[in-house]
Amino acid sequence: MSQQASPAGRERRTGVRRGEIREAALTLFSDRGYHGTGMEHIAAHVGLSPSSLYNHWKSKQELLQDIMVATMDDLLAGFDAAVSEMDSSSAALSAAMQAHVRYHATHHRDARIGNREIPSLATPARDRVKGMRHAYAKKWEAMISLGVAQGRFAAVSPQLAAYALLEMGIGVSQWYRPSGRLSLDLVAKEYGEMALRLVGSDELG
Amino acid sequence: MSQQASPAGRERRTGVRRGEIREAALTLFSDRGYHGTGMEHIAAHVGLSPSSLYNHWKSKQELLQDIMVATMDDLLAGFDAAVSEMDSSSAALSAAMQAHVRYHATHHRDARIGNREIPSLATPARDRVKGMRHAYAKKWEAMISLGVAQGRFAAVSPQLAAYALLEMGIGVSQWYRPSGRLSLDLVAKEYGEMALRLVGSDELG
DNA sequence: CCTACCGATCGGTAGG
DNA sequence: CCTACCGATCGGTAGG
Repeated sequence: MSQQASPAGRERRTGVRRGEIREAALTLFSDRGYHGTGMEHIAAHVGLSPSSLYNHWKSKQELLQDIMVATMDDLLAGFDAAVSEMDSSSAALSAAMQAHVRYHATHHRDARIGNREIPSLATPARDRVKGMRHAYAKKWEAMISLGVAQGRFAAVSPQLAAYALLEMGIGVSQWYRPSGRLSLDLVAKEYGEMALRLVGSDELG
Repeated sequence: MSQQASPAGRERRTGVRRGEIREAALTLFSDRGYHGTGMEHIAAHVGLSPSSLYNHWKSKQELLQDIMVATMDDLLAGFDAAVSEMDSSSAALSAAMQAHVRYHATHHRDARIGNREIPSLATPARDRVKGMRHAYAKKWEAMISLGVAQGRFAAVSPQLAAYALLEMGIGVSQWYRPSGRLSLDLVAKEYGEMALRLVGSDELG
């Protein structure tokens, strides 16, 4: 039994280390930028020598790609989960905005990296992430277009409204902190209402 | 006469070079980030050797500070110019939004740098720029608070509305290009209307 | 997981 | 404005 548990234990420890390194990269890339962060900084953050990082991650670039792809995966999945089973355009838009804001409030490091480091990605990962961002924006645009087509929204340009809503939610990652004066519930609710007003929804809140 | 014109001519040439170097830094810092840009890149962009840059700028950091302070100066002055002589909260908000959007559409390099490179600033410049950004946000918040106090806006939280409006306008710098499908006039007008709807203004457009 | 080390590149200076 | 060069730091590898 202990012979079988040993490799599993070693693998689990390696997985933990891999996660710890990723966590440190998340904090440091967010604070100092990808090019402003050295593998030495990350190593010091987790108490390893720089060269040991390469036992867990292939390169600094791989860390960045893992972070940025996972961020877009989460946002895309979060959108689909939020709007499913919503039976009106207003309910869907409000739910999507609240999910968008909640993600950016609770993952501000991921979001900062995602929004700043696209040029730091090597190809083909850069094109992949740009494609995912485009797909995310298109989901919003289609949702708003539907509301306009149904006569529920007054928005003149679904594309500009989508850009505006996405960007204002992203901004939450720059100032929201759990220790702050405003609760996440309140911020999400308020942004949901601002979103409905921005598109001229006939159903507010 | 030529003896007097000579130093003036030399000074003017130096001023031109200084501007050319700043222009190259604007493009490169925006595209690759401050830490991702080397003095060699900037030098190659203007056809000089890296060491020659130091005849025109004290350091790479001085270039960054000049760009970021000038950006905030322009935004603060643009706000004051836009809202002066506006006789209603709605007119003021619309004018401020249009000025904000126009700046971000026409100065996308400056805006990208301004929004990404705050951690790259050395103290005390970082605190100075952060102070200017705070002052800019406070101007918006005060403007919205006034509209709420007058019963012209429905906004529940002037602070959140200000953050949301600032951020959605900043986003324009990430996609707007003069060669694109949408004219600047149309984009500015549309964002002005979205701003009025977002705060629940009783006077739209 | 470490020590030792690689070549490349960094921002900036000396000196002319 | 250039050549030549500084010490520091970079991401990553060899070898154990």
